[in-house]
Amino acid sequence: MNDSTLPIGVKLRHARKVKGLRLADLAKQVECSEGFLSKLENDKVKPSLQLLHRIVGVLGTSISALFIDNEQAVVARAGTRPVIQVSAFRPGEGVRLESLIPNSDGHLLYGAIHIVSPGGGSSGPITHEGEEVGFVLEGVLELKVDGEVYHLEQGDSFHFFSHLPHGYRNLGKVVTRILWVNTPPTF
Amino acid sequence: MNDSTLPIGVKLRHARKVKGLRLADLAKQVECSEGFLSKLENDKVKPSLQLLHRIVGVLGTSISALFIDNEQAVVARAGTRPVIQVSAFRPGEGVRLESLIPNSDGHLLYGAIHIVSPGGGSSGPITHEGEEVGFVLEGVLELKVDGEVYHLEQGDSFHFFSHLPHGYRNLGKVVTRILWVNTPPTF
DNA sequence: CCCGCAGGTCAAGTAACTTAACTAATATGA
DNA sequence: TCATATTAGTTAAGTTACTTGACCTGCGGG
Repeated sequence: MNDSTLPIGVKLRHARKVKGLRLADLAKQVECSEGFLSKLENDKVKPSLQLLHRIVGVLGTSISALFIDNEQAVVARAGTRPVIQVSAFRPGEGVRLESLIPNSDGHLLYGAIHIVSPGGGSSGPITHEGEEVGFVLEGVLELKVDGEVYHLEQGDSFHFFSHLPHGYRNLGKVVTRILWVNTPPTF
Repeated sequence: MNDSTLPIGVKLRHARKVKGLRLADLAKQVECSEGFLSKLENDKVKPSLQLLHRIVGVLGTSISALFIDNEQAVVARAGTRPVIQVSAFRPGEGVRLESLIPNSDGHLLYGAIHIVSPGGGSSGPITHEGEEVGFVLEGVLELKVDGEVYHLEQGDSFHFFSHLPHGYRNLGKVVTRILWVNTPPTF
């Protein structure tokens, strides 16, 4: 559909948002100025390789990941979707994300398959703007929304507003896969 | 499934966000101060009925909607979800919808499982605002988006902007089930 | 009549980003 | 060799959008 890669600023911003960092936080951690990061994320400036390396280090991504062509295909085949180790940038244990929508820039939707190993789950309850819907593809899931605990099995689905504190864990003995869609991706 | 209704501030904020308004915009339209709206959305203040009435008017909702307990079921169990015969409102043959989100009022998301019998599919290409993501739970699917034809199998996913003309058919010999989420359901 | 409170306004405060103006270090070229 | 240009940043002021606190105003009760 679209043959060009995204500007790296967009990817960097996305990576930062996923980590829940503000520009000021990131600036402090990578030891550079907030203003520079802002310009970087808006592609008004090119960083040195050294600085970029520190940034991607803190963000848990890699320089090469910033340059791969994550083109906007309509269809993503099973097995060929990019898998993200979540523990790298969200402190949940044993969760991988298989992204259905390559990048979330300019999108209203974000979709991914959460692959949760036994005992794994999201870390502390998170709350943000938006809305979520999900479907358990396989395995079992303990979902906690607004203090209430739900036990889901294969084929069950859920839906809630993201401002309710929520989190999940896999209490089963096998991997759980959840198809999870939320909006908006702009945190 | 929680017994209390959300604070009305939260609902008001949600309604405003859905309309894409800033506090300042809303304040102007309902002719009150921005600060008051902020406090209102943070439940630090109680509005008069007159003012509230103007607000919900602009937001396209109603006062009663702010008070009904619209905590919908967070979880829908496999097999217990309402199934809709699509031919009733979309002239596709042999498609049923199993709705994941009970009603679409006030939601940004709509989600359903499309159950397509062999030979069935959507009728002529449709186009509207929004964005869609889907995942083939079982069976095969011929998806046409913007003139391009894709053949999907179990586990494949797709994603596109709804303004591109799109349609689908089940060319296989068994039922196809697709988990389909789109936004926004209204507009 | 004065009290006190519900229902606001207004303007200052704040959070998070953006931008303009400047600088230091390196590179280029006459 | 020096003027100058470019690169890779910094600092602080500006902007946007929301929040907060101080104040105001009309109205019912004692």
